Amino acid sequence: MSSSARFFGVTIQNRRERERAERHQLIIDAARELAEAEGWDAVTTRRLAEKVEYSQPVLYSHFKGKDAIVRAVAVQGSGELARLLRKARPSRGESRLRAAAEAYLKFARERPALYDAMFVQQVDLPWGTSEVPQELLDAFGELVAAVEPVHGERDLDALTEVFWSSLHGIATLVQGGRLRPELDDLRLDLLLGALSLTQDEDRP
Amino acid sequence: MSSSARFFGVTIQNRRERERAERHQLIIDAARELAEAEGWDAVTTRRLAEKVEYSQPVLYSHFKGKDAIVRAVAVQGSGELARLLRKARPSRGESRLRAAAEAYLKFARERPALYDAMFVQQVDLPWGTSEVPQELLDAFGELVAAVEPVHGERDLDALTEVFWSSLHGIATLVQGGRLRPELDDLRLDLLLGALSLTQDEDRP
DNA sequence: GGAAGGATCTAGCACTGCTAGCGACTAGAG
DNA sequence: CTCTAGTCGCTAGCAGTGCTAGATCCTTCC
Repeated sequence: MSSSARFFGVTIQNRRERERAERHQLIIDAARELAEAEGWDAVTTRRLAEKVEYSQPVLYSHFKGKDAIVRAVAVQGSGELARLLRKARPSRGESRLRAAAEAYLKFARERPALYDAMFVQQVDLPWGTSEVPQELLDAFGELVAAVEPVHGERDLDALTEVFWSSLHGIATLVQGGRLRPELDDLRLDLLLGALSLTQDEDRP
Repeated sequence: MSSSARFFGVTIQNRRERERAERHQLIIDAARELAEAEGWDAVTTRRLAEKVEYSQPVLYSHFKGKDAIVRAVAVQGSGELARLLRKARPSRGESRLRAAAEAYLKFARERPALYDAMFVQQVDLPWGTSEVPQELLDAFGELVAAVEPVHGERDLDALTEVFWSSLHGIATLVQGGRLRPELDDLRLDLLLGALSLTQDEDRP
């Protein structure tokens, strides 16, 4: 009976934890949806609490603060970006670099709020020193793989950082309406051409 | 005498307007200083009012709202960037493209708050359709001039946008601690090499 | 059934951007 | 020199923000 009590106790505790985990995810999803629908300015703790049908303090039993919620959305978004990049296989005649670039820019264009949380907002994800979320490493790894075929004698990591920076710059400046939309295609052509065709330095 | 009254009237009015203009500039300077010292989060209307030694409503007699103040700072910052780019002449053996890139990144690194107001914050400067501030046009013009010597057969405007996007991406990702500092030099070398050496497409 | 414990909510704090309305000071007319 | 207009800046306040202390209810166990 004590074992039975313990058994039920454990299983009830499991249910509790499961429900907690579900609510945790519910909050993240609600924040993402709200941000995608109305922008991050509309994501206030009150509106978020209302959307998940709990009071605000419940949010703080799951996350340390609003920043932590945004960070959780960002991590999840990174996973999605990594997934999109992984399945972005080049169609025939297209380079892998181009396929990756187009997938990246498409993501930034179609999910601006998500992209914002990941790379623009000052929500410092651990990134450098501490524990970098695996999702982010995956996403960067996909970019490395896309650059690898064209890097030639050039440093792969550095060139990937250049590639990523250029894509990020284009994504954010386009988002801010700072670049001419009619140059979108040409701009990408020039970038890809510049990055891929340069490794013939050791010519006589 | 009526002419004398009018004369004094005008000159007093002039003094008033001059003092108003000075206070206008005082507010902009205070906002910039506060942002550079403690970041834009620290720039609240109350702290700003305290710094200029007026009450908050005075700010609103000069600017439509806080956004307008940030915008004014951004415009002034653009003028400064344009000035820096203009006088960034290449030392011997250095390309003009490199000189511009280094000046741009130096500005972003040393004046992060100013750079933020100009290109990161969502403070939508008119930019596309409406009246773009001359300062911004000047800054972009300097970039065009730096790209011009290397554009070859490629579209100058589009290539300049690529150049700018890459610099902007590097600037913001470095600022966020997302890129490896030890690759700083190599990264810039790769970018400049990629952008300048590619115009030998018409080879046999 | 009653006590212990945890989960959730109400109410509130200190702050934000922004504004209505009062009060003082200035400028001009008689 | 006095009195009136009008401008100018201030005090005080509103609605909203992120976040939290304390009360309250509800479950769980003996």
